[in-house]
Amino acid sequence: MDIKTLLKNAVADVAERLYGQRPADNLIQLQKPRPEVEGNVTVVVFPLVKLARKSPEAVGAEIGEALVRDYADLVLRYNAVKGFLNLVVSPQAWLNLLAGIDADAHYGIRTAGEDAPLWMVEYSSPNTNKPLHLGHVRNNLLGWAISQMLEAAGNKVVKTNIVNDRGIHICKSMLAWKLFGNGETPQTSGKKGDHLVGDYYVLFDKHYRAQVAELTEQFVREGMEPDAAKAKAEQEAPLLQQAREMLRLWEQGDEATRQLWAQMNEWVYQGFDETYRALGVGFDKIYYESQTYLRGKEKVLDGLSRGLFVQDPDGSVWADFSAEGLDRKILLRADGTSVYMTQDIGTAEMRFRDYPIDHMVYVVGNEQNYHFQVLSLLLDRLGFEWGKSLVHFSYGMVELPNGKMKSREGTVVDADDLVAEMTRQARLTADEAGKSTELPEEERAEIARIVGLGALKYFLLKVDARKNMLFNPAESIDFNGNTGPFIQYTYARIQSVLRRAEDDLSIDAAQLQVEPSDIEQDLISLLADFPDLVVSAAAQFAPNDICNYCYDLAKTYNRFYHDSPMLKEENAAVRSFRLILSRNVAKVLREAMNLLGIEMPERM
RNA sequence: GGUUCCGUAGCUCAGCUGGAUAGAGCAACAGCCUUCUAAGCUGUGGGUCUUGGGUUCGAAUCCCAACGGAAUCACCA
Repeated sequence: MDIKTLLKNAVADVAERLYGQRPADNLIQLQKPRPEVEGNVTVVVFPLVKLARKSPEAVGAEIGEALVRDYADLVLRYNAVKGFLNLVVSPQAWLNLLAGIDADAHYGIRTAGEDAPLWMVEYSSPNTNKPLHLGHVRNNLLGWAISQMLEAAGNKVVKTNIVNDRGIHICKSMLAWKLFGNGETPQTSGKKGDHLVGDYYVLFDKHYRAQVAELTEQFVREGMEPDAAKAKAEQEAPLLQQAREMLRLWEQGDEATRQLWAQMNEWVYQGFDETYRALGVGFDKIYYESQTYLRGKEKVLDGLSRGLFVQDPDGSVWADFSAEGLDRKILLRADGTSVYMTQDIGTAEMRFRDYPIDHMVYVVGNEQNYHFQVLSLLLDRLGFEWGKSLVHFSYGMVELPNGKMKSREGTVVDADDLVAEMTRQARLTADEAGKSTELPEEERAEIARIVGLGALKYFLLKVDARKNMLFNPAESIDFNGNTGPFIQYTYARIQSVLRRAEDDLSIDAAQLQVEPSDIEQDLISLLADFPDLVVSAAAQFAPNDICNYCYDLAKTYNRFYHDSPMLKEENAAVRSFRLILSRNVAKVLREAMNLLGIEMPERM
C-alpha cells in the first residue's frame, strides 16, 4: 500500500480516537508541503476542525502528536502551522515504498480482467480526397494516447477508424484526374498516393473556381445582383454538375466509376498507411462509409415508419428536437440520399453488432459539438441504449501564428512534411551539439526520428485537449525546456548511468539502510503517484496530465542527478539506493511516455 | 441572435473535486563542463489570474452579470 493511503488511514484512526467520530475519506486532504516548511506530506486540517470543535492549530498539533506516538514507523516528526499539519515520513517507509515499486515490472499498468468494460475509440476518420494535415495529427495522437491510457487503466479497448471514402469530395478528385490528368499513378509519378489524389482535388477546385468566376461575370452582365449571380454560378458550374453526375453513377454502381473510385482510394490508403506508421498509430478495426451508409438509411426509414421522424412534402426526412431545445435535423435528402448523420447511425449500428461495446468514444474536433449532441439524442430516440452515454471527446483546433489553417490559402501544414521536418531538425540539433557521434549512421538517424517525433507528439499532447492551441513551427522544434526531448534526454542519461554502473541491483531496496534526502523523497513520492495518475488521467481523457507528470518527474530527477553522484559515491548502500531509484524513474518515464505513443531512446 | 467553449507573466501553457506567499518553459540577464551525457543545472527580473458582484474561515478555482475571442446553428462531410 502506498504512503498516502497509509497516512490517510492513520489520520482517520487518530481522529476517530481523539474526537469520537471517524472522518469521511474526502475530509482527509493530503497535499504537497510548501518548499520552505519541513515535511513530505501536508494534512489540511480545516475540514477536521468542525469534527473536533477546536482551533485549527490545536487540531493539527493533537493529530501530529498522536501520529508520531502511534505510527512511529510511518511518521517521524510533525509541525503544525496554522491549519496545515506537515508530516515527516520515516526513512524506512520510503524505502519500503521504493522496494514495492521496484519489484513490479509493469508498475502502474493494469491488465484488463475478463469482465473489464469494453471501450471503442473512434479516431482519425479521414476523407479520402486529400492527405492528412496537422489537425489530423492532433486527432490521431489524442486518439491513440487515450486508447493506451484506457487500456493501462484496466479496460479493454478497440481502436477504430471510420473512413469517409464516398461522397462528392472523392468524385471531385476522380473527375479532375480523368479530365486534367494524363493517367498518372503513384508508381509513374513517384508521388505518395494520398498526395497524388489530393493534388487532383486542388486542381478540381482551381478549375471550378475559374468556371464560377466566368459564370458569375456572365450572369452579372445579364443583369443579376453580384451575390445572387455568384450563388447561382457556384451551383451551375459545369464541373460541379459533372461531379454530381459521377456521384449518381457511383450510387447506381456504374462499373467504370466504381473501378476508378476503388483504384484512387487504394492509392490513398497506401499513403495513409505510411503516415499512420510514421506517427506510430494504428487501428483494430476499420469501417468504411461506403459499407455503412445504406444501413443508416434503413434505420432512418424504419424510424420514420415508427413515427419517430417526420417527412416533408418534398420527401426529405427530419428529426425534430425542439422539445430538447435544439432544431430539427435532416436525416435523408429529398432525393433519398444520405447525409453525414445518416452514416453515423449506420456505422454505430454495425459497430455494436460487431462488438459488445460498453462505452463508445468519438475523437472528433469541437467544431462538431452540435453534431454529437444531436447524434446522442438521435441514437437514444432510435432505441440504442448506449446513445445517451456516448462520449464525444471534443478537442480544439490547431491554429497557426497567422490564423487558422485554410487549404484554399495553402496554409495547411502537411502531416508527412511535418514529420520529416521534425526529424531533420532533431538531426541538425544533434549534429550541432556533437551528440552520439560515435554511433553508426543508421542508429543516429533512428535517434533523430524518435526525438523529432517525440518533440512533435509531446508538443501536441501537452496542452489541454479541449482548448484551441497555437502551433508555432519554430517553437515546436525547440528541444529545451518542457518538451518531449527533455524527457527523452533524461531517460537516455539514466540508461547511460545504468550501463556504466555494472552493479548488482537485485538487492531489496528496503534492506539498504539509508536516509533518503528531500529530493530523493520527492522522487519516490512522484513514483508512488503514477498508478493513480494513470487511472485518473484515463477517466478524464487527459493525456496532458501524463505530460505534466513526466515533465515534473524528469525535472526533479535532473536536479537530483546534479547534486547526487552515483558512480562516484563511496557508500555502497547509498550508491545502490540511488541506482535503484534511477532505474525506477526510467521505468516509470518509459511507461508513461509510451502511453502517449512517445518512444524512448536508449541513448541520444 | 440562440447554444457551447475559452480569457492566468511579453509569448506558449500548467494549476480549476475551493486551502499556505499563483507555477513551468520560451524570450532577457548573471553563473556552472578535469566528475555519471551541458538537449542539463543554479540564480535575477517579470502577475489588478479580463472586469464587477456573490457564496465563506478562505476564491485563479464555485455562482451571476458584463466585456473580449473561438466554434456551431447547411439537403457539406
